Amino acid sequence: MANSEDEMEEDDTEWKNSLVDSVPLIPAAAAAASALSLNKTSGPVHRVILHFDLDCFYAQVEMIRNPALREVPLGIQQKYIIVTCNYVARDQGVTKLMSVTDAKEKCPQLVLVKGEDLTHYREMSYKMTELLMSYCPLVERLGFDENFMDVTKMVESRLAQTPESHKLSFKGHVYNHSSADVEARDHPRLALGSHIAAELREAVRSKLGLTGCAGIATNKLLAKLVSGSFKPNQQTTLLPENVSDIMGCLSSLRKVPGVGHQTAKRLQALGLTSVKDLQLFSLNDLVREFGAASAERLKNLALGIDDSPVTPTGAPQSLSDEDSFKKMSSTKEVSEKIHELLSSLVERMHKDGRQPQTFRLTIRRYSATNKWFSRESRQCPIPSHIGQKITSSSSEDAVVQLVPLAVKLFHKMVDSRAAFHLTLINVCFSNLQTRGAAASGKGSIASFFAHSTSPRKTQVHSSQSQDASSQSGDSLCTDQQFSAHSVMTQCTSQKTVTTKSPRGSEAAPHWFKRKERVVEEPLLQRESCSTAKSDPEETNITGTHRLPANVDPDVFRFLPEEIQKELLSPAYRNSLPSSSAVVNVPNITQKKSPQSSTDSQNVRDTKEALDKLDPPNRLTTVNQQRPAGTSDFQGENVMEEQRPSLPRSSDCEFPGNVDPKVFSELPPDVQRELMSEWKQQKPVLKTPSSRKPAARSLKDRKAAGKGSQANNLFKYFKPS
DNA sequence: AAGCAATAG
DNA sequence: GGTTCTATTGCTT
Repeated sequence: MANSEDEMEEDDTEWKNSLVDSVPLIPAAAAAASALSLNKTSGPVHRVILHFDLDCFYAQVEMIRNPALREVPLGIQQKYIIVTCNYVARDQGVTKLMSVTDAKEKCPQLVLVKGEDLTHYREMSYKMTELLMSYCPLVERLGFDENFMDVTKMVESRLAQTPESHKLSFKGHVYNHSSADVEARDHPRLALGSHIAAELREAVRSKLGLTGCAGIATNKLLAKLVSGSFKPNQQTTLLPENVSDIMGCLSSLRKVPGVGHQTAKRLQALGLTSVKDLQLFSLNDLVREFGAASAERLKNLALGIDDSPVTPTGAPQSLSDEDSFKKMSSTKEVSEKIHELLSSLVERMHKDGRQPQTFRLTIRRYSATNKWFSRESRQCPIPSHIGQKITSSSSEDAVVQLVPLAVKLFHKMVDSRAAFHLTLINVCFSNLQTRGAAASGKGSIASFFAHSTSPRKTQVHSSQSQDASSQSGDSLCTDQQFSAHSVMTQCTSQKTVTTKSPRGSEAAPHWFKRKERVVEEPLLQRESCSTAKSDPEETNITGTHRLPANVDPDVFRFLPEEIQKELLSPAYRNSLPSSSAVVNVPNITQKKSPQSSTDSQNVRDTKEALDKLDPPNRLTTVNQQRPAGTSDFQGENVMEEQRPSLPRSSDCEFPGNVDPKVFSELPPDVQRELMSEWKQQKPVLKTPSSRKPAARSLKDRKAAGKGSQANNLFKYFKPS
């Protein structure tokens, strides 16, 4: 797109003027429309949205860690609950969220792996997101195992390249069709979307060893709903003419994503139970109950209309750790537990690299009257001298200082002179700032880098096209309302640096190291995104040593050895293939092999332990174990074969306009800070705390990525 | 900015 | 339903 400037505001007016009547005069919508939907001849066009949903995610991760588990019924246990299980176990009647006791009854041979520690799941989850992002930056996470992706641009670009009379087809299932009978020519974009989905699923399988489902549709709601049509490990596409079918098939309003328990109850109070009920219900009455915004959203959802954009998630905005238990009633226990939780949280925070500005303690208390009283929390700012310790070196120091802080918060909620009964404690860091932010406040570090630069960075906003479909009078089958949200995003291959970040705390380092040079699937390319190829540096990189994703090797060379080391350390490399980051040397604490003949004993042990529950379960059924020789996916192996060299699609690179020499002369401290900052650049913003008060519509705030107030150091590196 | 409710996996 | 262990967003103060 032509607009590659930092200031988008002015441009908006122009966009507006160029719009057709049927498109709402929302700047973002305008951008969206002109970005891709203005097919001079055919007018606006639908978005193509993918939804990915990994099959029994935790179980898959454990099976990768220990392939022997693939053949046995496997359940992932958190406390006394089976949170998920593999398909072998499902065949025997085990279901999600079944109690361990029930599960064992159904399936006595069930092998259990403790899953309270989410570390491995979280890591794999981010690898998945990163991998998707390497093809197209518009990826939004939903929990650990689901991702939305807006592939409209990719589709448009493929469409432009496909010869007039090319034989189109759908990959996978097509909802309510026999697939063969569908005329792909009628829905070329969705058809192409189904091919992209298939390719991405294959990439995920080959590179990460994970299988899952995908849904292909014109908005997030529909993509999510349709993705579960054929399970596991299959995909299905929803055509616009079948929208009312899929909505109508939902067994209750509760099944509509976005309608939770409370909303369902309120709807039921209005006499609404089915999706159809809501579709036909008076909007005015709905507004009376829910207010205009929610009412409209609800009604639209019932109709299969969802104009919400795929908002790139970026790095998490908070990190928390929690533990639940049957009973805790002494201050001593509480403070010990807080210490324990903080130790691991601080560790995670340290790896993240950002500095938390606020701390929150939350508890859940047991009460006779209320059975489970919901959570209560207290939060406070984190004195910066403590925050620094987290980021810098001394984790234990930080913990020691944070514990009293947490205990103080605890006493704000609980009068320890009286009896109390807690069932959960959670510790949370939020308001995460990049270190660059702090520095920028202080003094101008910026001047060190005033290094004029070639136009290394380009910014393109590929607005997300909202459902620019509309018209087609059938309200049930098409998304007709929309308001677009322009998201700044670049989909340009080369050194693309997004200089805006809403506030300092955007993407984290290892969470997203985009540019994981993805081995280009021949087909699945940044085709859509790429313009310029042949990045000399790419070849360099491979030869060099594997560097963290967005570290430019040229710059890397100039760094002090100490910093280089840090960058190569597992914390930074995280998801990168590396020899040092020997991803799991499995912590073998294993008692015996899962399928050994003593299994039944193990099972009995488990039962006994669960009966008591409170004492830490000793029986640990199986603790992950991966025989040293067993290599499967994951880590090196998988990644090793990865991306020799190729275009980086959405990569936020190490700033190209930083002079490496200047950089190398900075104090190590400052270098670190900058590296941390750079590692954290996010492709698009999500503008969290930087919301403009009121005025803007809900949705606009989200995506409208004018991160003009970015307080990260990037702004100091703009080409002059 | 704080605290909580709702939603989600 | 909640149970687990997270995480996000929006409402209210």
